[in-house]
Amino acid sequence: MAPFRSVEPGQSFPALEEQVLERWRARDVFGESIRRREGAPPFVFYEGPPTANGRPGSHHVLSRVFKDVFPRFKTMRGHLVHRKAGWDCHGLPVELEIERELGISSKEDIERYGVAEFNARCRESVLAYVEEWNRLTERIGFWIDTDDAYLTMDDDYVESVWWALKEVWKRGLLEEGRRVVPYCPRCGTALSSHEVALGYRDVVDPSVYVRFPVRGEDGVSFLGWTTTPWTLISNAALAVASDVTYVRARVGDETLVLAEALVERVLGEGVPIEARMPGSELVGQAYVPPFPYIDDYGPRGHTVLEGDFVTTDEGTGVVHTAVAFGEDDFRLGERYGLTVINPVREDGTFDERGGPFAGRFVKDADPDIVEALRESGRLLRSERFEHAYPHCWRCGTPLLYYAKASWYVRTTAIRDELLAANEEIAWYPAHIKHGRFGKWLENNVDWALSRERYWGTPLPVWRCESGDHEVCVGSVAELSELAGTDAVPSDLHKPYIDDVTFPCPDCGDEMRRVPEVIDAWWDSGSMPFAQWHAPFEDGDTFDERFPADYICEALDQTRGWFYSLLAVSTLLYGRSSYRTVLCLGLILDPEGHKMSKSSGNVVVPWDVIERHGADAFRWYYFTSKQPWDGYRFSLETVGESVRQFMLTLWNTYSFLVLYANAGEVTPPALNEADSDGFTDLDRWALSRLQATIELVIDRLEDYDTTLAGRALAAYVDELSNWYVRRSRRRFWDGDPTAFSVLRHCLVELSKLLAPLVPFVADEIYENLEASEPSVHLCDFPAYDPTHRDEGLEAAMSTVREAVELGRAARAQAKVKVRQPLGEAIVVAREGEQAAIERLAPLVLEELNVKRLRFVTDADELGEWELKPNYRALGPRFGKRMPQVAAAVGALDARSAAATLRSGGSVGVAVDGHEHALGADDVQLVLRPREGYQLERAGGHAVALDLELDDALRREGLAREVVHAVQAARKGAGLAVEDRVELALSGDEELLEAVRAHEGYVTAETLAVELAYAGTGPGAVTGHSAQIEGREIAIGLVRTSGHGS
RNA sequence: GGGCGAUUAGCUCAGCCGGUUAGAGCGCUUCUCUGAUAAGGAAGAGGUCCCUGGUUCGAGUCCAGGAUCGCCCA
Repeated sequence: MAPFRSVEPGQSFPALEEQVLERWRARDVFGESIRRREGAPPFVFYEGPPTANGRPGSHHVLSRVFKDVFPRFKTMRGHLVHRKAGWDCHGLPVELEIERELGISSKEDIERYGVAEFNARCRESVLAYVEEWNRLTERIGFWIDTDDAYLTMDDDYVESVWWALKEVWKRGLLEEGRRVVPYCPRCGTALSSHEVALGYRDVVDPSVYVRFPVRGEDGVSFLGWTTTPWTLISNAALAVASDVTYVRARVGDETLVLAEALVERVLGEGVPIEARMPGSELVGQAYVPPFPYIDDYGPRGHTVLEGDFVTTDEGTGVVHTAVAFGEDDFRLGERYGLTVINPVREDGTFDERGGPFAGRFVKDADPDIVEALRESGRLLRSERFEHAYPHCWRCGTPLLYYAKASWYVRTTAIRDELLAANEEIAWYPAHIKHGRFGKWLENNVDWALSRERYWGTPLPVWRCESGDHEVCVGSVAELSELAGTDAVPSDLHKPYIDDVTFPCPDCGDEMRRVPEVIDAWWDSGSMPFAQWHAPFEDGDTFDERFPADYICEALDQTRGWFYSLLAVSTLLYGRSSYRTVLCLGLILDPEGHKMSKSSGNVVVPWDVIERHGADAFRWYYFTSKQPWDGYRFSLETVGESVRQFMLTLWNTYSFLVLYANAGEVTPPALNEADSDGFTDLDRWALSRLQATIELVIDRLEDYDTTLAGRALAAYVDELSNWYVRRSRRRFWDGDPTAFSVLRHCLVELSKLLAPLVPFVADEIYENLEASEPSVHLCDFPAYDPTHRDEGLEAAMSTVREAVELGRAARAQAKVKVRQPLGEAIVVAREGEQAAIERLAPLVLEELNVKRLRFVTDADELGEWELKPNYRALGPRFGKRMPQVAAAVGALDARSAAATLRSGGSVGVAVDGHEHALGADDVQLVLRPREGYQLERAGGHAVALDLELDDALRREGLAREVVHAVQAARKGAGLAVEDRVELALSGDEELLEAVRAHEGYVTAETLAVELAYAGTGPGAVTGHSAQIEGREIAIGLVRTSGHGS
């Protein structure tokens, strides 16, 4: 009976993976992998929730496979790794999708449509693609519990978020404030700074230089500059820097006041300067604003003020200030008591205070405003200015900066704690910690928390009508207490929650909830506790699983989830909620551009999976490069990883199964195998396995799949192209030890590979071992130094080098490997010679030579040259290196080489002092003599004796015949184990060669009979071949019996 | 304008603490091996290691300045 299920050499990996998935389902392998670790030390993973209102793309596959690989590894290493899925449900993107579906585009439309119905549609849509996400998640082998996913829109989740907000509120860190915020006039809501960060685009705006005539001084104007002409309607003051030097510059018949440093850039060269003065002297002067529509800014309105933000980097050094539309402007206004007047409506159009521009969208009004300035003579110059300007990250509308009332979490109050918490986080790559993320934390601004929208966690703040009292509600129970149990709706979202009112405990007036919902980033940042509905239930679970040992998302989450997680947990617990974070790069197309739907360059993950399979997809992401550098990605690049790695692995495995089945060899477990029967090659394969285990564990513990994967690929290559290649004879002969070793190596390899390529690893394990229901229930291999033999590894490496040189020499001489040669002459040091002698049979077979002859003195092949070993001598001699190099070059190479080879040292004179150099201080390089067929690498060389006698020639011909017969067997479609009757006829010299090596020929070709009679009757096939111009005819008949 | 990262063969990427002759894979040309392989092997073509300075006996590697690309911030 065949010991193993037979293996298809041309197996389709995608099809195989489907079968493996089926097996995992049937055996509930994922569930079992967790159950088996009950009570084991936990390794905590947090899932950053995606939003499932769109189809998953290749970049999602990237983060999901990296989320998968380390939990799998840690599970096999003995940890309990719970993996709870989650979905981010709230937020503007969801609302926008519904607006699109409904064909509406404003808040009024939504109100008209009905908030209850609108939110109901959001609730549905947010899970519209969950099914596809789950299907993809399973298909790529991302093990995560999707059945028990947390949803940020669940009432339990919302309640936990409320609890967190109340904690913050109790500390006085949640408050309403009026600040200038980035505001999207289309979406009708303010954006947080991390949302703003998502939407910068290069745009061309007008750049205008405007005269602000000084009151009471004809012909003299302050020269201001702005790229937002529409804010000139609201000009309230000018700001200057008190310590900057300003000038009165004469231009034509007028005088302009601006910073001296900018005169040349703005007005050109050679402009006459009438006077110089510090900015402080300008403060207090009154001027005429560009437009007359608004003039009640208070006593300091339309005068020059001192502003610490004024620089001479750009513009004129005289800064136009519109109190409502810029952060600096607003602060200046607060300082000098300017009235805040905002003539722009929430939809971005001027109200009636905008004069002739009333009703127009501010950005659209820019050209006409510039024109009006030109007509009134206020415009000095108008240019176009290209710069990055923030746009709404979802709808693309240019953002406006408004002074607005908005709710803030005062994260600036805990900046130092944030920085301290960051110190405890291990970042991959490391530079993010003090670079991108650390700098972001240092420049922390308060978190603009509220959104004047509909679909989100309602901000749980109730206020009485006077606005004098407010209460933040931290739980459903608290709300019931305040408003009565019946009053609490079954759905905590708008609009229902807004119906909940209660009398103010302080003044008795009715309290109503403020209208806002909160930033969805706060939701996701709350997942460490909210996913368990902590602290209301499952507080123990939370305690056990906080903080996370590992999280992983793409780089764009630096200011997203990475920040919101850190901020929320630092506010609540004073520490980070994650210990290690892996930060992935972006997916680019082959040209290095970001993949996006609009560019049409996206690679759909399903295409990759159908063509190459999930393992190949994973392998590509894990090993092709450091994952944070970004990927230049295409279907083809994944295909390469299949060819190079997956196929080599599969072929090695299929080789084992093929010959084990053919020979009906059931390989004994390694520890039951006869270890005395191990060959050096066996010991080498086992030693290299241990080396690989050691390295892979080290790398994966350091979150490095790249080097772990590359080490595994190197081992697979060694196993296939050296161990198996050099051991084929033993497999054909059914040597159980060889089978045992190879099986052991493949089984251990399957465990090492399991976290990375879980499908193929499981398939190999299932067929070769199967003592567990899945490889994923095994322990990760432990490093076992008793199977390590580093001396043997070094020797083998020397041997492989010698073989390479010999092969190169053959190729140079154009002598086929099939033709045996008498002798290979090897130049080697003593240690190398010992290594090669120990493993001589490998070299003899691989090079197809009869003998090895070693020469240490290379005289007959070439001559030695001595070169200094800079690495060794550099630190010793420093500046004197050139002299040392010269002295080494001047040595008599031959005698020095002999001395060094025998362990002695040679002396060189430098600066009149004698210095002894040992063997490690110089390199011996062989310079080949003309006319020898010699390949060398450093001090190593192999030459071949090309002389052929009749015996060698006959043997070469016999091998040619075998080769021809094998081709004929293959051509006839025979299985490798089929026995044949063989008939040969043709050229007499060929037949002579066969007769001389009859045993060899019949053994190689599995011929039970050999006749020299041509193609007899009943021959399965008749082939003929040409060997060195001679004809041979080959007849084959498959015999019944063995192998059928 | 500031921060972070990148720049090495036609393509995708290695290159540790600085060591003198910069590598691999893919692709290309030629040859070869095969009783597992879609594979393997050999040779060849293909490089101003982005540029300019500096430090050093010695720089792809370290430092400074610049260029280009990407991301982020303003």
